[in-house]
Amino acid sequence: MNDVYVKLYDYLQRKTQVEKNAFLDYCHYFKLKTLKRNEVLLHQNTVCNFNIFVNKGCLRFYSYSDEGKELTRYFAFENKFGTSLTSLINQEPSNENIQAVEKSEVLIISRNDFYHLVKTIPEINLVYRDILEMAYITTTKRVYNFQGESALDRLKWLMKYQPFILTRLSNKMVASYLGITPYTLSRLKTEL
Amino acid sequence: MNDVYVKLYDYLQRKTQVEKNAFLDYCHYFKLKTLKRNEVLLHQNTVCNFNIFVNKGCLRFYSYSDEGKELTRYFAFENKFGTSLTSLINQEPSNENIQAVEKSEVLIISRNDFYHLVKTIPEINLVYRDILEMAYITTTKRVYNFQGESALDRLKWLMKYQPFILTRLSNKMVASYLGITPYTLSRLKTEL
DNA sequence: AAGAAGTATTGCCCTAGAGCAACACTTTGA
DNA sequence: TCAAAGTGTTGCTCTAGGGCAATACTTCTT
Repeated sequence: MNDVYVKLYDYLQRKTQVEKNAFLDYCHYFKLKTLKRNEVLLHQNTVCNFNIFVNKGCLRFYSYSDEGKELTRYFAFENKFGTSLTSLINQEPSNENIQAVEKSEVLIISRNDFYHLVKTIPEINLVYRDILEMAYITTTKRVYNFQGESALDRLKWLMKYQPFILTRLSNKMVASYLGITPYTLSRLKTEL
Repeated sequence: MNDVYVKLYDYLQRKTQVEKNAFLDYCHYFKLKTLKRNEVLLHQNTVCNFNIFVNKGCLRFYSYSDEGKELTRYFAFENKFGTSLTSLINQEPSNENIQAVEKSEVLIISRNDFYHLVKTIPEINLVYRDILEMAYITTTKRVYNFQGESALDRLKWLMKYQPFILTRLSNKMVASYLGITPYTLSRLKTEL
């Protein structure tokens, strides 16, 4: 198997039983793309018509508040899927930007091909369901965090459950993920 | 068709094409239950093993923050599905309570039966996908609201997109949904 | 019909976190 | 290799929203 697809295959294998031969038949729908640091894959106000699997590096999904603050929704590291789901699903202009935080290598599948696989390959149907369920669960957890926890508690939560976000990314990015300013983040770190 | 299932049938019909005869075959998995005002359907720390369709009334899904504040995640009005999805999916104790806000009438399907239908009836598979997608979209929107908008802006957003929440429910409930205190909500209303 | 319990409003004061400015430190790029 | 741009820290001040207490108003309950 082409090296490029090893991580995707392993990912699918972890989620469900995929037939190796079947995988070899459809994996060509995923096209390799390398991204420079800070390269933008999707600009907001553009309709998102692809889904992304990260082989290497890290993507960031963010938008802008009414006052122009950057709000980060999600970081996709190696072995994760990511897309502007709302735009992908509704085919309306995305309010999100997708940007490579580091030099990255990704596999991109078009919306049409992706939903074709979801419809025709039961394992991919299951994987998509899993993606949606997990995305829903983490997003819900995040809502509860914002609704009921202080910035310090959100930071502690992040340290416990997603420490790589803290170790691998700049303060500025972490702050925009936590919904606080870099000043506050800097101060909070001294309170840990 | 039994009156009790008319709303569910219409709901499915709106989402996809369901075969009436097939529907009559599987609708008996959904059991009718009537709930008194304030009756609790699921207590937190209990594993949720059912999915709910609301025929009449309104359910509230909420949990408690570390300091004991009530945090409301979702209100399910007529013709909506609702469950403690995180618990249902992972079969771990729920951190949510489900409570009838008003006298309500609901259809309940067990987890096993539900996933059985998802697996065997393509239309239900599609409906479940739709439920997950929509739940994800609104939850994501909510994260962005909390992350980047003021309480006043969140209130305005609510008035625009979910006005029935404001008109039909008490201030206290609305406040716990917006992540603010009833005091603040009361004050904000004068600023509109 | 009357007391009890819950809900809404408002005044007062307090706190978490924002915003700005200054400075030190890194990284980047020609 | 050296300027330029970005990043992190910290002092000072400000503001949105929280918390409490008092009062008015509803709504349950019996």
